[in-house]
Amino acid sequence: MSGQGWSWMSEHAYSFSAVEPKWQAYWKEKATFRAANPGEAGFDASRAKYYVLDFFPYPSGAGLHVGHPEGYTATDILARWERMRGRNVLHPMGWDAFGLPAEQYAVETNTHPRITTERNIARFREQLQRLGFSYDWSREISTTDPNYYRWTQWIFLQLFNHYYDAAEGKAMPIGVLEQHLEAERLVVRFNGELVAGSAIGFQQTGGIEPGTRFWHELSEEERREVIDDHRLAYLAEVPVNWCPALGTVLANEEVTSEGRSERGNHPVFRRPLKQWMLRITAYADRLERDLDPLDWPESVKSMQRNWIGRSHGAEVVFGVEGSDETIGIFTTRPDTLFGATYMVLAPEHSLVEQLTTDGQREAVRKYVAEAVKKSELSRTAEAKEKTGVFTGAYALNPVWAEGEGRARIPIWVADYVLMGYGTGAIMAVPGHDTRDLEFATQFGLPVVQVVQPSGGEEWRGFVGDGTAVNSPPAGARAECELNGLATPEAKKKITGWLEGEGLGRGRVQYKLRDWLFSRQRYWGEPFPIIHCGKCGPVGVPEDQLPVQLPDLDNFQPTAQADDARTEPEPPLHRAKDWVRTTCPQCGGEGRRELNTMPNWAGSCWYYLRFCDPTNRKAPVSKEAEKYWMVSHKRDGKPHFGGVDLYVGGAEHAVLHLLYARFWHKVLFDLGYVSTPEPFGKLFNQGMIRAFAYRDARGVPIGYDEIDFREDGAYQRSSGEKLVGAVEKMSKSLKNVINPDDVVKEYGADSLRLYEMFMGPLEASKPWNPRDVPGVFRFLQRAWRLVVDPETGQLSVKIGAAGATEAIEKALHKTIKKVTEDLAIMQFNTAISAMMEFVNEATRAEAVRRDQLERFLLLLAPFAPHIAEELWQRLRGADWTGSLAYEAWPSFDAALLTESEIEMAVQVNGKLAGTVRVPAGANQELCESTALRDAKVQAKMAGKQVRKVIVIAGKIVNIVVG
RNA sequence: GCGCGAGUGGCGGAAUUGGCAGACGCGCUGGACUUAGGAUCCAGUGGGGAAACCCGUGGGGGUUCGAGUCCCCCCUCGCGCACCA
Repeated sequence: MSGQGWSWMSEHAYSFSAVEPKWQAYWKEKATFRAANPGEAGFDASRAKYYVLDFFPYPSGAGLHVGHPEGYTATDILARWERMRGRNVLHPMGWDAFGLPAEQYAVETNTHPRITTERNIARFREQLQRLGFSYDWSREISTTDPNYYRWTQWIFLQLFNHYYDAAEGKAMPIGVLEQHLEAERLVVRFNGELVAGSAIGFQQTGGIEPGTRFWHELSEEERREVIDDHRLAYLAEVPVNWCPALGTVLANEEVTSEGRSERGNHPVFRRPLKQWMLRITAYADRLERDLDPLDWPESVKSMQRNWIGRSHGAEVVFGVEGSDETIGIFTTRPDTLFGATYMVLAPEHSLVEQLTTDGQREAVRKYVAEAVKKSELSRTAEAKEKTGVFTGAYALNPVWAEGEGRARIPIWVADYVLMGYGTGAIMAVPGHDTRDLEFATQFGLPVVQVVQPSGGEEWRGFVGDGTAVNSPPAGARAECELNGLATPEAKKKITGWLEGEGLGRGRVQYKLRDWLFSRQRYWGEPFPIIHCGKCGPVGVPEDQLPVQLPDLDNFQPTAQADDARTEPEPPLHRAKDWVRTTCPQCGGEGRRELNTMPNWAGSCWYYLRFCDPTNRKAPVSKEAEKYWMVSHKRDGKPHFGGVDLYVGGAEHAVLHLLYARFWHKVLFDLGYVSTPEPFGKLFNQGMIRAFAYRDARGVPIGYDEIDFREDGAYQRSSGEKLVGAVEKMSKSLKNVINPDDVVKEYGADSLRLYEMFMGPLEASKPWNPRDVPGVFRFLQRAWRLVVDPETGQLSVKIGAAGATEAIEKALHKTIKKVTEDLAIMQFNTAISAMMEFVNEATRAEAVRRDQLERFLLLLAPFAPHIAEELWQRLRGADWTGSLAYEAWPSFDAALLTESEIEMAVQVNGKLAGTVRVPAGANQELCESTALRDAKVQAKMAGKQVRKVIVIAGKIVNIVVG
């Protein structure tokens, strides 16, 4: 079946294949959806703005998937609707086109990724345009365009040139930090941390904390290191999954549980490598706090909170027996300090080597070597059994009085303690921590009780709040007593005591780690960084941006022997002439950074670029940013974030949205953007799934090999009955629906309508090909309402003699419903309301032209092509152009009130019948009318009325007995 | 294990602050128009029953005149996190 092929059909019937290309060409030619910027011709500053944005796609080789148009249709409907309501609408589209698939394809076929990327973009653009989305295509951007990524690099330089000032609570120029250090308002602690100079030397112990260094004591190089270590973009040695055979670093997900690469099954080594990091942890607090006012799905907010993982506790310093060393630990339960019976260091902890006694050295060395080799994934995935080894050393718990034997606890090494969280060391309280208890049980370590559960539960393994006991036990001497205190009070008391003694401090700890920002890849943004032997990493001057990605003819990573010690050589090392350059600072020899940025980089700020996509002087002009990004809620109050509505799948709930928020906050601190948040309202569309059919062996069978009969699906070749189940669409399950096919068979308007009609936008729902004709038929009926399919003239019903009041009433009801549903994004029920109207109008003998006109305006955002066509035909000589900016119809509430209403009558809570009463009927009238009803009387026959509940206009319930 | 969300006809899904469960669409049944129909139009369609009626929103309890909706317990499915001290 195809739109053109119905020979039986009248030539004047609804033909999407004629209508849709016509209007797409019209919109393009007239630039109907071009949005003017402030200062441009045609810009109307008196209109409020509406910025509605889709998660821009990665243009894959496979083309559009039916999942894409789901969100895109929703945003398009709203964009069209808001235009009709008089707002200036910013509705752009672009491409997140750097990334691995294009590069892998390049490696396999030796095609330049730029070529494949351009090809894929062209295909995507064509497919999207065929769906009639009202994007302002003049704003199209691609993250791979040097005119775009020059500003991605520019933002990176801002990160490089700023630090997070803890006192100010915001990013400040790195020069300010230098001034603070010079003036010794800040000094460097032994661990590199910066603290206020005034705090040093005033501690009750007198004297300066050992290891404290002042700016004037530092060499040139040391000073540079201190500065570099505090930039928002900095280089650090971090453990990565290094696969020498593939010549690249792998993400955790790309490593198997056996510690081998998923692709090729090569060995992967955990090793420290110098990588670019972004200091997102400095913003952890603000990223968490600012979630509250956002109009986002709670699930996404909670996932982000979870990811940031803020927890309150204390840092406590333990001594080491027979040594000057101390071990700092982080705990959320300082109230259980008396229950610490041993201590655990992460295998990577810097003190492991030093503390281990000769007798234990061999065992520890072996254990650490094993643990370090394992990937993080395999270390956490095999959580079944705890492993560890004793170092031979003992720690001293600071809460006990001097000479108290219980202060001495053994120090173990175990990989259940992670180096990446807290200090990489813990005090183990097996009495009240599940993991510690498991470990203690396994290795026969003592377990003591220090918390009494309030509900009389078993204390062993109790991790909740209770009352402190044995803290210290009777007869023992301790520096601080907690017995009898409720857990929160005990925490407070011990933390205060630790602070007073200089043995610890209250601390907020985050699970969030700094963002690993380097990739050993080709197809990404080059870093605007030059490495100089003398000056270290130096930023490329702004006027030399963009640092263009050099062309290569070989994208293959350099494969090495399976040797962990080989240095990675990203593909860019082959661009020898590009790599060698001069240091912008000293003019000496410099080498360009060989890594590229991860593909999250470009998507971190594209929403800003859409506001001003061709600006050559700045990522976005102040004016454009202020107009498009400063939002107001419906009640007029300023919105916390700029984009009015951001729609996409839930798969980016954490990373993309967190990274973009982070960049936005930095730009906010620097004064480049006006709002603290980028996206005021976020909406996640649900996943569209589809039936997948399998034969008896479980082999997936494609739709084109299936014979769909009344009683089920059968394989055509074998006649075997197949089992179907709704599953995620995937190539391997052979259940992928191609939107092109749907468009070919039913048209873009039907595809749009069907995707919106399937169910709530946020719900995951199955695609059912049999349901598509339903919405198609609706459009056909709408067509026949306007056009006589026999003659091609306007329907004879239009303007015919006959009453049209009922239609008018139905129309107002429809306007109300559609308007209200659009406001809350309930597209499915809005469509069913329009279907009801069309059904009623189809049945009517006469309908007025203005009534159909108003209906078409309602339909236009959903099915814009057919609406434009019918609008043109209906207006005839009055037609002046597209309906895209016609005013949205209004409804008269007075018309909606019925003069008489039907009310349900219940007897003992069960429906007994219905009665009709005048609209404003009072309780008495409702009651008497109900009691008089014959059916109702029959129900209550012979029984006494005990009580009558009347909700005027809704229901009467008669209680009898 | 922890967190979040969801269970309503043969199917997708509707149901204001608790107030006529099943809107709308698919499918199905019957009819009309037709050389024809996988088109269109009309009527019907939660289950049981000839009917009167009875039963029905995952299961069990509760609150209420009245519960898909509120409370408690349980089951199933989906998603996220998962040794974070």
